[in-house]
Amino acid sequence: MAGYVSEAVIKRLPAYYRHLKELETEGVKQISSKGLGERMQLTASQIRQDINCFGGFGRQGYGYSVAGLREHIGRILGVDHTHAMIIIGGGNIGRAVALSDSFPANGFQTVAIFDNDQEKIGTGVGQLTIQDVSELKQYILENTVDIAVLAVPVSIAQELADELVTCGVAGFWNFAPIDLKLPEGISIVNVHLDEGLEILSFRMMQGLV
Amino acid sequence: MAGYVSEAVIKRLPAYYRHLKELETEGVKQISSKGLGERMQLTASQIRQDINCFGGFGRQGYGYSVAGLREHIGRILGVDHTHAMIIIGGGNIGRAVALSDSFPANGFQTVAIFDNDQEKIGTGVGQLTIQDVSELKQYILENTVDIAVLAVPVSIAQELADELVTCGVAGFWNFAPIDLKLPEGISIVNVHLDEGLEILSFRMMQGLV
DNA sequence: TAGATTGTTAATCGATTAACAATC
DNA sequence: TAGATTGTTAATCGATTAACAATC
Repeated sequence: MAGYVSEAVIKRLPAYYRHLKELETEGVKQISSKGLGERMQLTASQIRQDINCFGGFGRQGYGYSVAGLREHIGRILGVDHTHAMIIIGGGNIGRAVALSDSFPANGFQTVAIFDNDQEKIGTGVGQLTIQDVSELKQYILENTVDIAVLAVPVSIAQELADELVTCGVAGFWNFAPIDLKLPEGISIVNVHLDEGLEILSFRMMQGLV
Repeated sequence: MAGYVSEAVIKRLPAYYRHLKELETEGVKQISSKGLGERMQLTASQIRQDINCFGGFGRQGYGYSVAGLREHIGRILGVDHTHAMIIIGGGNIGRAVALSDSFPANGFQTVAIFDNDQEKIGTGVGQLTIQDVSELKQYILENTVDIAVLAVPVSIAQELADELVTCGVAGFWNFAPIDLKLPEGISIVNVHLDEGLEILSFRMMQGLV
């Protein structure tokens, strides 16, 4: 149904999904592109264009079914099923991801966490126990792993990612400040928290001028 | 020196800064827009356009001084001075931010952390002790606070941000999955980790089609 | 000088917005 | 039916890329 979808549209999809979920819990059954646009600070035109990348789901003179559209976008995003995540790195970030309950609430379930630090291996993180990274390959062979969360130092991120790719991992959520080079067909989302702070700093400077 | 700078350019600035730092540690003294473009996967033309938003810093026939350009972009980003951050929320995210050493390494220093949970108040997070959120206003009056890190539930994020704005906080790093409405002149960067995971899920689905 | 590379203007490309016939 | 609102095409806007004179 969906042909080429631009990056700009993709980046807006999660916001659509979130607002539709909110509307649903507010008990709103139907919404027009105009109404949704006012809520999301987008033009009605843009909303219709975006939604129509995936086929017509509205009704003329009526608008969109909130529940129907939410479910539809959920399927497009792939959040209608669960994803098994393994975390590499038992530091602050790795632990925070493992302990958060907002990711499992959205279907992203952490199933294992690894580190190479003997001090950390064997210690508990929520329901999980940190495993030795030497057991990583074996684990992937024996279990379903959809996404690898890279919460490791820059120095080893690329090598580790390459190794995980050879083991068949096709999705990476990367917290290391590096642009990973991965083969065609491998999906990656970079978090780059540091860059967000720098952009914030820049905006604050601009405000002062 | 800088007039209007587009969002597209702003979002690339931290990557420029990072690559220039890397080049500097590699001992590279000079680089052309072509060379930097190959490294960053951008066109030479785009790099020259971007840099020239802030005034000419290159030399014809030579290129750019790595150290000079890094310093220049650092000043533009405002990372040539330190920023005092307070964290609201002593949960997983708040603690991870407080404990990370990569933020202070870039000049973003956490100076206090607050929570409203009596269980958490008084407990230590690295060098800091979690304070009662009721002391928040007083703290801001008596100390310099550049950035507030919102690591709180969605339900209280907007109200809290409004309050912080009245106390004079002008920069927000928001981890709550909500589009905060803040007055003109207040800078905000949203992290929205959940959305990143959803985009990753989407990309992985696309790959399978 | 000749070669390299910038800064900047022009051309292209893509994304957003506007307009409107179709229709619920 | 009349009003509302979609899906879609056309117009506009902005960002990226190409081209090239200036010059180190």
